[in-house]
Amino acid sequence: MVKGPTVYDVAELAGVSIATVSFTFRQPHRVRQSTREAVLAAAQALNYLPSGNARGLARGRTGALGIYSFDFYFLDDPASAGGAGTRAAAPAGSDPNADYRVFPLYVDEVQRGVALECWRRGYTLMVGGGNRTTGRTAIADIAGQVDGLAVFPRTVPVEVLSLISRRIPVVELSEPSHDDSLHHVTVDNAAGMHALTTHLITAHGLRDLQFAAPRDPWSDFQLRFRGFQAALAEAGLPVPERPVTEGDGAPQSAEALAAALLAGGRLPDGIVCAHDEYALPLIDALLRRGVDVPGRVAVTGFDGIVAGRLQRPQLTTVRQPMEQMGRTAAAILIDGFEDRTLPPQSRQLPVEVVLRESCGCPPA
Amino acid sequence: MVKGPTVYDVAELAGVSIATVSFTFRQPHRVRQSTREAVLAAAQALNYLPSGNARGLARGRTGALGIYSFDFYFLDDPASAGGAGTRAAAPAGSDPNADYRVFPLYVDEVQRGVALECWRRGYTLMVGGGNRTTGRTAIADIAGQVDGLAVFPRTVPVEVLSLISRRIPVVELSEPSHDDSLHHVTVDNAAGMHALTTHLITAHGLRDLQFAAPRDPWSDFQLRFRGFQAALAEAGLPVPERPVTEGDGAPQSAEALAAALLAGGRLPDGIVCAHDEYALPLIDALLRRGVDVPGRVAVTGFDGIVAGRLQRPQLTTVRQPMEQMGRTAAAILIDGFEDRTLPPQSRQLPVEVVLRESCGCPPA
DNA sequence: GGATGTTTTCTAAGCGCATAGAAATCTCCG
DNA sequence: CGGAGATTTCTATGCGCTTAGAAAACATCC
Repeated sequence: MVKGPTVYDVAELAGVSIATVSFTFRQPHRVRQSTREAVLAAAQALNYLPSGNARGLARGRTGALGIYSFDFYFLDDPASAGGAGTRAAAPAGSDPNADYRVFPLYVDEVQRGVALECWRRGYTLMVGGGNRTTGRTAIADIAGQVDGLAVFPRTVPVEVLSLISRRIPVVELSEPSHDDSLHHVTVDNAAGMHALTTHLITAHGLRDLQFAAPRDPWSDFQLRFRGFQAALAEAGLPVPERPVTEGDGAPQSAEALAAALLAGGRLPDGIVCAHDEYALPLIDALLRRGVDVPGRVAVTGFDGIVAGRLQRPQLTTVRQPMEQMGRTAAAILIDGFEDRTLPPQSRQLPVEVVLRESCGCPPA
Repeated sequence: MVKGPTVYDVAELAGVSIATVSFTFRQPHRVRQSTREAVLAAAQALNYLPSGNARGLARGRTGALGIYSFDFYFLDDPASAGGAGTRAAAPAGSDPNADYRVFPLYVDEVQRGVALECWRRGYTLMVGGGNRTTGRTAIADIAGQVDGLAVFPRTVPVEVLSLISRRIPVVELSEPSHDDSLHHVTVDNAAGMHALTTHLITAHGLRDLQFAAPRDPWSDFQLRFRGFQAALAEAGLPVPERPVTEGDGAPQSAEALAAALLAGGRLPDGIVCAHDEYALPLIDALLRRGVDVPGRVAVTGFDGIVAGRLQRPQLTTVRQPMEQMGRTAAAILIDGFEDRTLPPQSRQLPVEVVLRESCGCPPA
């Protein structure tokens, strides 16, 4: 566990040069059978393990892709940090689905897609994320060790990304192309939300709809809002000028929104949420206040995360092809790395409306 | 995207030596403010991005942990491979929960724990898995690039692991210690299965129980079987000598098992499965044949994967603290790397019986 | 001003492997 | 047996960065 043997050691023991040792592993056909065996025997005897870093440095490639995620600070639970302790049992009466509210989320499923494609093509995947605690932005560390990088939007400043993209291909996940040097994989946010909204209007006869979203003007959310507006306009219904928000619009603020809507006596027929992570706690909050969902008010989401199926009522949503997005991203990166002349790709994938209970449809 | 600038370029532009450039990034306090700014400006101007490989090589550490998973061959779906295509819509009438049968599974949740702990401690995570298609065993590639390695049992020959463990700490997940040089993180398989079996006997009055497991004598499964046997023995009930199996015991063979049990007219009161992944398709198979679960026969699992909650009836199981296992593994690796004198750790975590519908308990 | 102590910067030597291109060895035939 | 050609092995260098230890620059004080 200290400092392993190197090619030099193996070469010496086998009585050959280091080049021959290297060839034995990289281009076996160029080495005579007998010497190959000798080298392998020596390697075996010494417990030789090649250094990936040295190889990567010498060859100019690493065989790994990277993915950079959000800062998980909101998931950090010092109590369950690795080490001796065991996580304390959940407090009695706590939501038994609580676990699934934090995993797997949207990013996890996309990441899985990337992992699968990496696996198919013989690459490994390096995972990292922002960390406001340690203060380190691992992005550069990762970028320096991979042949391609997938990033979720708004996790890394654009300048940094375009800097990195001069060295290795970079694909941005779920953000429309900014006409820059990055690759993009997106979904049809507007069309999906349009279809969902139209369903609420035509199938359930809802007239008074509101769109709930974080204040944060994430462009994906904006596009969804546009789709929402368009559907209302087409149906000749009044079109809200902006989403309703309370607090910062983070999932935790769904509670505040529910309270505000009830207090203001302006509860609509339906609340179309910018994403599932907001819809789920909102439903909780409404139910807790005695508001029937979907009886009194329908609530819908966007993304199609697992927790939406565990919710009661089950969440009506628009499902993104998350795994496929990840696979596509990885494929673009690998192709882009292997053929440096490829221009920036921008691929948009279709979404699918998933009708479940929370809009008034029958259970699945 | 071709070949980026190096420390040499930055040094030249800033009018200093490469050492100063390096210091500017690694030990800023050792560089005069003015020169530091000059270097940073030069780096900025050149779009300098440090090479992780070179750094890893020079420093003898990479700041990354690795995790090696199973071969995902059974998940490979050429149709959805990255690239132009989009996955075809699921065939009509297919199980709407099918997606959740493959993700997230046990390994995914453990891996997430590792990722979280890595994130906490400022490490990145490198993910890889066997791949019988490309034939490459990526294990050595990964091992050469990380400071510590977590592996799932039976994914890598023990010799290889102990070889690797001479260089970097290695922790084996969910396998009892073999008294070797590896670290281990396990759970109390026997106790968990014992508790579950006892529940079936005392709470539901079941007398005729069978244990269904893959033929593959994975030691975790064996320990669970022992717990099962012990519980029966203590209750004075007949103790099966071996698990029942049909085919190879893979999840797909649950169908065959159901058929065989029915054909043989030897359907027990309860079928205790070695893990959830087997219990779920078994329940499907039984229901499809008109057997009431849990009315006619109770079925239980082990692991506590997400799909068990989506199953109808919901699956009674023994939940492993998967995230915690991952965090613990990562913590061991990091500690072990930072202090090479630490002896092999072996940590066992408790499990929890989760009573749901498939054993006859009321829904959650 | 010069001696002494501190900072700051530089020189030089790796880290472990890959791979051109040269050198050595082997094969095959006339 | 000699030599052309093919095969195998070696020499030499570079990949980009870190970091001792030396050198230089600066600060302080008598």
